[in-house]
Amino acid sequence: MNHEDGLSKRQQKALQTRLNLLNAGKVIFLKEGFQKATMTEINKRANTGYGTAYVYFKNKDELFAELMENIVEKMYDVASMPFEPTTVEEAYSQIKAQVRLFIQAALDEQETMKVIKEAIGISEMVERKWSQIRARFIAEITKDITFVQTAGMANKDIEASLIARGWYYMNEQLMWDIVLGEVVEDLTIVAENLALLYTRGLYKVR
Amino acid sequence: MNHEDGLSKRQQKALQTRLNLLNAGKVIFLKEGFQKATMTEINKRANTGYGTAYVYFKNKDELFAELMENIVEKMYDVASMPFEPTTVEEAYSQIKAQVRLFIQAALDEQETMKVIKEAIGISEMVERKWSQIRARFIAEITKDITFVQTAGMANKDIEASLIARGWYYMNEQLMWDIVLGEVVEDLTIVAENLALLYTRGLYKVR
DNA sequence: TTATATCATTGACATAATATCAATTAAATA
DNA sequence: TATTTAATTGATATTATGTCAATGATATAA
Repeated sequence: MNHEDGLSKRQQKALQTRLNLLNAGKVIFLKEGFQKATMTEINKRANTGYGTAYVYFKNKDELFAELMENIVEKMYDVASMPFEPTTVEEAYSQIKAQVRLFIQAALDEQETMKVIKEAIGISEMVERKWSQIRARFIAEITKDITFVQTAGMANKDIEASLIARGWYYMNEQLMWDIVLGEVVEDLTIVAENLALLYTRGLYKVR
Repeated sequence: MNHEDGLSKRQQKALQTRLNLLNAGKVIFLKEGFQKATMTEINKRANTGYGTAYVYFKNKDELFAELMENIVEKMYDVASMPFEPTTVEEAYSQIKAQVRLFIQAALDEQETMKVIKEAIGISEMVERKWSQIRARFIAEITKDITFVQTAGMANKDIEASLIARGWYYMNEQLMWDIVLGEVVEDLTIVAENLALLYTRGLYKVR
């Protein structure tokens, strides 16, 4: 029989079971990391039989990938921020702000990000998901570079897509270092330094 | 009884067994990748009983780590190349050459590098080994930056260690992309673009 | 209301890999 | 030749995964 929300009692229960598994997954992944977390433990915590998790998720990877969705969305938001500066100074300050935002977004979910970092190395599926984020950022940055080149603000003897890639990697890796606590510098300092190198280069003369 | 080379027949045989295992490992790792390669298969190829590999190597990671040694050495060589330019132009061309060399070193062992990339994500031990290479590069680059800053060639408002890190990551990730065939641009073009951004920055004005 | 069909859940099972270790085999020494 | 020492082995315990036939619970039809 159908209820107000269009879901039968059976469907509601199933949905709840799925949710329980996701919640349990979150706890277990955060506690154990991706590798050490087992389906047995997740099912135990969700009060479901061993086989149940496999009804809702093809495997551990898929369960985890679903838990990543929130963060993936946030990253896409950051990637698609507008960038149309009219002066070099404006470009610099916008870039600095975006670097900060990118790293801050990761820090907002620091513990989950640590597990994601681990999972990228282990799970094909997670790796693919992260690659998509990466590709999106690189595409956006390429667009931004082409824009400032067309506007005459930037050097045209540079291959936009290549530099976009390099610049993104610089940001991503620094982000991981900060998330993992391997770089302790203040976020503002990091953003400033990266933005400076990017807009102006390391050397003095042209 | 001891022989001319100071090794008993027994020791020689043991050494040969070890070598057989390493050779078999190389073949199997290249064929299967790190994850899919099994100790069973490696022992089979080496014509040794299953337990034998564990006599010589604590586990799969350690066997692989030993196979990495060659490449690790080569990378250290690249990392410790001298850098003492006297002009900005000289700095640029030296940097460009070093980027090229770094990526070329990886391409010289492309297939092994692919497996290493995979193994970094999976094995703690391999990850640690690669981190050491990374740390070494970053330390060297930091030194180089400090040198050109002291020599008055480079801007002093930049934190050497931070920029060294960012610059290294840009190089490393591009290297992986090229090794994995995800970036197909000519090596010379890549080196030029990276070196240009690094020495001069993306934007025109100061 | 009862019978039947459908869907959710279960846990035992097959599979596949790891690392260990007591037993075996081969070499060195007495 | 006998004894000790070292190298090798493969059966075994362990630990995870993913599957599936059986069971239990809910929905639908008679």
